[in-house]
This record gives sequence, structure tokens and C-alpha cells, in this order.
Amino acid sequence: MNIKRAYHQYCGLASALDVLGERWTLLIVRELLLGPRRYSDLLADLPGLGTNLLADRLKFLVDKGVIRQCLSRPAYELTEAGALLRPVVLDLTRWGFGFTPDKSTVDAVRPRWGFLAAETRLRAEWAGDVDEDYEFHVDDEVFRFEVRAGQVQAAAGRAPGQATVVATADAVTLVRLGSGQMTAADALAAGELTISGPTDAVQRCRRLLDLA
Amino acid sequence: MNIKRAYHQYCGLASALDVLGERWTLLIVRELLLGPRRYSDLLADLPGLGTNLLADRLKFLVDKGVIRQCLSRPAYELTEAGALLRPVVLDLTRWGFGFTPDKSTVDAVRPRWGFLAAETRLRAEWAGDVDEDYEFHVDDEVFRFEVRAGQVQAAAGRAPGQATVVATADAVTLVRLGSGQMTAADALAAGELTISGPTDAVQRCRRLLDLA
DNA sequence: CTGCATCCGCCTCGATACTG
DNA sequence: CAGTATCGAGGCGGATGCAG
Repeated sequence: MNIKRAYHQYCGLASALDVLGERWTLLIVRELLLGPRRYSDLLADLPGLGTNLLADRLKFLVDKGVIRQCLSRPAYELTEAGALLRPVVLDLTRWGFGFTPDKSTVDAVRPRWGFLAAETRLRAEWAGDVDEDYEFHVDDEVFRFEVRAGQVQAAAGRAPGQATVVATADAVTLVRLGSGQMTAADALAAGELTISGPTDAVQRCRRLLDLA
Repeated sequence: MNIKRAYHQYCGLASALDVLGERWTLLIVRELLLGPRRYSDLLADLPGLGTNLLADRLKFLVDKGVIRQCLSRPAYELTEAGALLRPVVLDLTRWGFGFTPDKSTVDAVRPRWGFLAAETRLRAEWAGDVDEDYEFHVDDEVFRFEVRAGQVQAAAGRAPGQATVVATADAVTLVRLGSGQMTAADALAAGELTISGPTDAVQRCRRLLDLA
């Protein structure tokens, strides 16, 4: 059980795949990108993943230093090394949109996958020198972008204070937007995406997320 | 055989992994990053990969539009969609260097993996407004960076014309450099890396590849 | 020899049942 | 709730066969 299959290649990519290459592993990382999650949450959001396999993967990732158990709560979170995977996951997600078919009934959808699709459109260089939060209400869950000093942070949950802008959409719409199957203009016109708040802040939010 | 295991998630990352997530797939893409390669080359450079599995993977990637058979030669090459994976592969490689152990005798090494490690250090924003080629002689193979109008292209083989700079190193040294196990200064001092050419061009080459 | 296809043993995966 | 134990099915790895 401890003898894992490895590529045994002296190469960074092979090393990365020795850690992340097995089935479900990168999807578990994706689930943790927006903050800590519990075992049962992961299991519920990854249909088809067996409970034994989830336990194996979590143990392995903890051992590799990609994730860790939270100190305060019974949950898992990314370590600093794991958080470095965010650009990789976003790049891969963008690339994968070229292969995402139209929503079929057999496909599962989750609010955070929609929010992740929104994040793939994030152009951090447009983060103005403002201090504001943009909330995304996706189906029944809430996420946010925190803009601070030209940096943008994505996380689950409501904004700490009052959000400057509140966007509302369902997950399918956000994935359609991210994959280019639908334009922001169309989604807004159809009422499938709403962005409310002060006009100038809404403009900044739309520019930041390429929702022109 | 045609019923492949898929995640059935409406998410770009899951779509990407449905294409790239199986064993060996991304390593095959890596092998094609520097130009077309033949079936037997791939087999030789991917020890442990069975011949049937390589045939399956190639067929699958052709079907997905990530690679294609060359028209002129009996070889496979990346399509435009496949070439878009370059930043993903480079990012993953960089990340994986954090998990690359010191060279052990059981690990395979290939010249192009060394060159890839060099490319992970490429900072295209430092590509000056020059027209020159930097050749890398890695073990018994030759690769090059072509700098043209602020863009950099990496490929296998000698430079079309006369290379402005010629760097020489073995693959292990380049992976050590890429993974931060060794500094360029140390490699140069030890003679494990040599960079020859006009002084100013050598400087540009070193700056471009963070070999200060 | 190159470019695969076939066969076989093993290990991983996925589902279910069970436990602290 | 958070895992562990078990087991059938299928993907994987290695050896071999075979056509061009």
C-alpha cells in the first residue's frame, strides 16, 4: 500500500504527476481552493469517488505536504505548497473549457465550479487601487473576490463587511460564460446574470472579470 | 474499449482531466513540446510505458484533437490546441520541482527534460528586441531558443543559422538548476555549465533564462 | 525494423458494508 | 461524522505476435 506507482523520471513534470497525477487528486485540490472543507463535503461534491479512495488521497496529499488538517475545525485545507497550484488549476480549467460540452443531464454541477469558471476570467492587472469586495451568489452558495491594493483573493462565504457589488447567477450560467458558450452581454440581457451595486463599482467588477 | 472513464462534471478542470488525466498522457504531451516525434522515440523515452498503452493514448489524443500525425513524416506533433498546453506543462513542472528529489540511480533522465527545466526559467519579458538563437547542447542532443521580436520559441535541433550563443550542460545539471538544487553561478564555476559567445549576447541569454 | 494488436497477471478503482 | 474493510471490474504493465 505504501509502494505507490511512480514514473521514476528525473523531471519536474513527472514529479508533479507523481503527486497529482492519480485519479481525483487534482479535483480534490480544486475543492479546497476556496477554503477548508470537511471529509463529507468532499465526498458529497465528488460523485463517483469512493470513500476509501478519498481517505487514501487525503492521507497521501497530507503526507506530501499539499494539504493539512485544520487545527481548529475537522476539515482539510491547502498548505502553502498546495495554494501554489491555483494558477495551474486555473490554466488547466481554461484549457479544458475547449472540451467542455454543452450541459448534459448526466453531468454534475456545483456552485463553486461556477465560481471557479468566473475566476478563470479574472484579470488581476485590472484590479484598481480600490478596497472592495464582489460577492457572487451562485445557486444557494456565496463566494467573493476581495480586492485589496491591486491584489485579488477568491474565497468561499460572504464578504467580511458589506459587499460593494453583488452578482447573481446559477452555476451552469457561469460555466457557460467561462467556456465561451455564452457572452456576458447575453447572460445579462437574459437575466441569467445580474450585477448590482454602484455604477462605477459594477464597471470595475465587470472589467476585472472580463464581463464586458 | 471506447467507453472511457470520465468524471461527468460540468467543469473545465474535469473536462481537461478527462482528456489529460490518465497515466502517461501529459508526459506524452511533454515529449512533443519541442517538435514532432516518432512512435519508437516516444516509447524509448518513456520507460515503463507499454507499447499497447502508447498506441491507445496516441489514438485518444488524436481523436481529441490534441495531437495529430505529421503529413510529411511518420511522427506525431501537437495541434494548435495541444500547443496551448505549454504554459500548463511549464507551470506544473515548476511546481513539481518542489518534489523532485536529488538524482537517484533509479530515475531516468533525458536531454529534453533538462532543456525543459531550462525553459521553466525563461522570462519572456526579458526577450530584448534582438534576432538571435541560443543553442543548448545537452548530453548528445541539441535544442534552441529562437528570440524574434520580443518572442521566444523553444524547439529541438540546431538553430537554422549560426547560433549566437551556445550553452553546454548535461541533463542532470539543467534539472538541478531548474529545481533550485544548484545555482547557475555554482554550475558555471564547476564547469558543468558553459555559455559561450559574444559577451553581450551571453549576458542577454543569461538574463533571459535567469542564469545570473 | 517500425508500428501497432493480443494476451495475461496484477494493481487501482468504485461501490457497498461496516466500525469507532 | 469520518473513516476502514472487502470485493468484483477494469485499467495498467510486460511479454509476445504479426503485418508492412
